[in-house]
Amino acid sequence: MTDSKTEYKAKKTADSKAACETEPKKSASKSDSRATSSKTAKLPSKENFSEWYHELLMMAEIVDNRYPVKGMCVWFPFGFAIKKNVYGIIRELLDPDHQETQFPLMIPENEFMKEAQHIKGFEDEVYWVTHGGQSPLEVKLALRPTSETAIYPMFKLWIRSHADLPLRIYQIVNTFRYETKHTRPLIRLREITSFKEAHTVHATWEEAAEQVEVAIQRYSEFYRRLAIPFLVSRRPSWDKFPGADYTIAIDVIMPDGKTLQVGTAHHLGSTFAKTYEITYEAEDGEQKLVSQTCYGISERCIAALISVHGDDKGLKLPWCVAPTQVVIVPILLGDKEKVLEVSRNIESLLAAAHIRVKLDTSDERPGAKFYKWEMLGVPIRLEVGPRDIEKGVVTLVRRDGVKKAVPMEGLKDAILKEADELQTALYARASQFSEEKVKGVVSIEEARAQTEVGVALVPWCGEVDCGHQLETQVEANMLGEPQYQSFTDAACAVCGKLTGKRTYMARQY
RNA sequence: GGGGUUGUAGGGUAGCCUGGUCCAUCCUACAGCGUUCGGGACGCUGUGACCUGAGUUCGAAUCUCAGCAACCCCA
Repeated sequence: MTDSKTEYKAKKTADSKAACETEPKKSASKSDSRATSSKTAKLPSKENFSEWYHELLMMAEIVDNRYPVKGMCVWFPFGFAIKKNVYGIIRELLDPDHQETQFPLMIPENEFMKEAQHIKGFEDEVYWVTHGGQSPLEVKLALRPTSETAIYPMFKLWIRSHADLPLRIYQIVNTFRYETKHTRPLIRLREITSFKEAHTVHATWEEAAEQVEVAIQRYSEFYRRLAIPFLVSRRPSWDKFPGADYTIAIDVIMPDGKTLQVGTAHHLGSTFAKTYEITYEAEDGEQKLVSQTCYGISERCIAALISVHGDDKGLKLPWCVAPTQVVIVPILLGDKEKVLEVSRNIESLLAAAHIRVKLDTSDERPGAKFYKWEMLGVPIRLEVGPRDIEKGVVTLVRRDGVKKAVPMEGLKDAILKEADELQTALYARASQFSEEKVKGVVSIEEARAQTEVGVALVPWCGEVDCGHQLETQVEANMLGEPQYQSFTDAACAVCGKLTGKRTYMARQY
């Protein structure tokens, strides 16, 4: 059963590999038809991040950006499998106290237009459905850019008394935004295919504030499992979610030093409760407005996953989300039947232990298979050849380069141990990079220099005027105040007033 | 929001400036057969493309305009 799948994969891989042959390569390919390895498709170096990223999406079969509508792309089966595993973690983290639901894609204009602040934030990027067949619609329908205005009218119907609270739901759906800037696969899309949005309703503002905290903790755990380091900050007032009291955001530092917002949690206060008249009867019999939160993660988390861990050879997937965790490459020399038999036995053994294993029996030579599976980020590769069998071992190679002979005896446990160490190594490497990219600075000049290469931590008194000044003069965006940290007093980089506050600044995706 | 570059087989390209030599070059990929297989194999035989629309012209991959799409830089 593995065989047919493997063959399919092999085919696909070769195909997309070719799809992404690159500049430097090309010249090599022209030189001589007899040239060998030098002409095979390679990724551009990760140093050239933008190019690397685009090529990798194709070569590692994540998404196909050739779909003929701007800002919309197709998930390859392999990319979809990664996504499924990643979102499985989100579900696992939310399911204990959230209920998964699904709301309609279309929102009637009258509901959508109710909340003024919210509209202001989104009106220029909404797709409108204006016709049914040939007939113009009486009420235009918005394709959700996010679902507050779809969900909250229903909340009004669902919530009657304090006994209905707290209410916590989430959905994983596609959303649409008419982006006018340049779109980027997985990062800036017109169709976000996998927006996980949670919406909660509480009796008090304080309870909602606690929920925002819980959300950030869950997201933190999520990114820890993906071995992705991140920054948590409170967005400045001018950059919060339209209609929110405040916004806490999670950012990841990308290889080029720019940051990617990969999660947000918003305290909505009673803004939407007022607009949509969401009230509950309190214990004392009084009708009160609810307090709400919402928090979301999109497929940008996949962009972060790919970018943070990947290298010049391709993807590097954490064990927990790799569609294939172990690949077995048989070295077909000498007694081929014996090699295959041993390989199949190992495959069964690992599959029985619920390890996602694949035996690659395709026609390619072993070296070609090594490169292929490295591109796809498979955490562990086992090489089984006559020499290994003779010694009662298999050759185990981790995606981070560690290579060793492992006794056949106790193989499963050895693999799980290596998987564990690989996870630790991935996280350590990513953390070191991330920490090196954040630097404390004291002046605008320093901040400008630092944001060229990474994230600057700048003293900021918290005044809006100073904030705008900072963004203008540093020529970078303010991510906001770091959470869970305290600082000694320093002079605000703009007005010079002493302050214990800091803000992250960076160039953002 | 502003500017720039680009669009030729599944992918990458040559040809475009100076229209005809192009039923379009080369590499890769794909299919079949054979020999191979401890880090990207080789031979033979095949398959496959001028983004869309309008215009100029005797003639357009090539020139003009528009659309669609992609990438890069700046705000």
